[in-house]
Amino acid sequence: MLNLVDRTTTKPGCNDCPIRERAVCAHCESDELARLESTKFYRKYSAGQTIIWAGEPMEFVASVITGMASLTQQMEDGRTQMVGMLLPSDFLGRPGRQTATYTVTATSDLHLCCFHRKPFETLMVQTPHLAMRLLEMTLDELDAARDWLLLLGRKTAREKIASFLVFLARREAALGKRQPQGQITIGLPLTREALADYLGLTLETVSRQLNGMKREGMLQLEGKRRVILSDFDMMLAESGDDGDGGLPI
Amino acid sequence: MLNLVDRTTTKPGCNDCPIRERAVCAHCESDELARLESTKFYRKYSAGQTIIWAGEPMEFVASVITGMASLTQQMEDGRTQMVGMLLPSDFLGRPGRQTATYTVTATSDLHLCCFHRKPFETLMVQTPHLAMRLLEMTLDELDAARDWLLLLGRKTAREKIASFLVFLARREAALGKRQPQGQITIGLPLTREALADYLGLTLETVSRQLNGMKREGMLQLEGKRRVILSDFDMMLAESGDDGDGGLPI
DNA sequence: TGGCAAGTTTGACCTGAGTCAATGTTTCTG
DNA sequence: CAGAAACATTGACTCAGGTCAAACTTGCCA
Repeated sequence: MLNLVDRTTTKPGCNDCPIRERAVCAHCESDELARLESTKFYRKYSAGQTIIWAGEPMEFVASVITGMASLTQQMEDGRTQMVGMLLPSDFLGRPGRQTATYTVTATSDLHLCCFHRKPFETLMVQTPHLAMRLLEMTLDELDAARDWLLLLGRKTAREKIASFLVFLARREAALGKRQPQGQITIGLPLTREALADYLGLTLETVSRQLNGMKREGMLQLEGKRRVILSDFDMMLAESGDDGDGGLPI
Repeated sequence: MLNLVDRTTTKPGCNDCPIRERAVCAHCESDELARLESTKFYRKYSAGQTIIWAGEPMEFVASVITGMASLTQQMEDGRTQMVGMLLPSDFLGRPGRQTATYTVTATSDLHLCCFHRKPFETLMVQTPHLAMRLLEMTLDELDAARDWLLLLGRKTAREKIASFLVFLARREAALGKRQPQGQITIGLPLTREALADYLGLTLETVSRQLNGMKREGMLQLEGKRRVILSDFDMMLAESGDDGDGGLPI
């Protein structure tokens, strides 16, 4: 969610990251955060592993290096709704809060770059720039949540799926993965169930819609975790969005 | 949404507010904001009036003194989803952004206490405390949006209505309106249609659910804009929430 | 290398909430 | 105070997406 540096200022390397070829390790690219170097550590989780349960103490903040994680909320009878998605360069943790509000789960293999919460908070108070940046990021996050409200409240199952694929395609494009004109390949780091929890659907409906779109030639399913869009603009039209939320890729 | 002062530090008055008896005028109670006194102005809107349209330039930030406003998002075919609700003491506006992202409408008669955006932003850069407070408020807002995601994605029509009534009852309690034990009266500053747009339902479903609950003795409808809950805890149980989101009132 | 578990697809059926339409009730306004 | 406009209720009907159940893939690991 929270991305500690502007994407525009991406620098080449982060020499002691376990993954040298990683896309982005936001933490390491921020000059202010260099001062926390000594308290930095790395964590690795495998798909399906829970990182923190809602209500548990949360003693670190982190940045996603590779993989994907989700924040979920559960009702007593087990109904589950994903309320946040963490992709590479996203930030995990809420400064000033010592317990987690949501359950955080790795939905694919995941690498985190972590700082202990206390020194991070101290640094934040000392460097107004960092607080301003965090505010900006939180506001972006809030805007994303508001688009998500529209998706959950008013879109049809098909529009939900299309919106999600458009979102993922844009996200990959924004992180610099250039695609051949026309066809776009998307990595889907989610099971059908997790996808359903994201979209407020059942996993059966997700499967039916995805295979329906395949039958109509809008996309190809390559294995379970890869989708190839035949035509981005057609998918965008299908999503119900007007398209000015981002560039046409 | 954004509440510029801690509710716990509420001070008595705000002498040049048009509404002397108002509940809270957050702006006036913040010491930092006293420095913006000269650029402060007031605005009054009547129910149904639109304050800003999405995409329009937004030259001020404001605090709600009385009444209610909504942020809404619309799809091309007219489907509408409310994505934010502004109640007394909430903050309107996004520092750093010059155009409005969402349409803001007064859903009841409304009084705003406004500052021009530029001087407000300057002050924010100069006073880290204000930026930190704004960050904290935005994070609370984000948490609220996430509860809303669960509501839209996973709750039934009845649970949605119950959740909303519980939310309003708590909100009124938090703002200091003590209620007789047992029965709780709630002001409903929304039409059935606005309520439907908040909950991701149609206005017919809202009407049916509300009258259904009335028939079952869970609440009384006094006119169109007032609801009396017979039993808060029963309503809470109906909402599907586990109840630790706030005090039992 | 084969067997099992996790994940996925597909089918048949059902139901909660949407749609369309008519009627009732307030509340403005001239 | 009448008439209209806005808002709300109610009914009949439909259908998108949920539920339950069975079969099919895939990949893991023993």
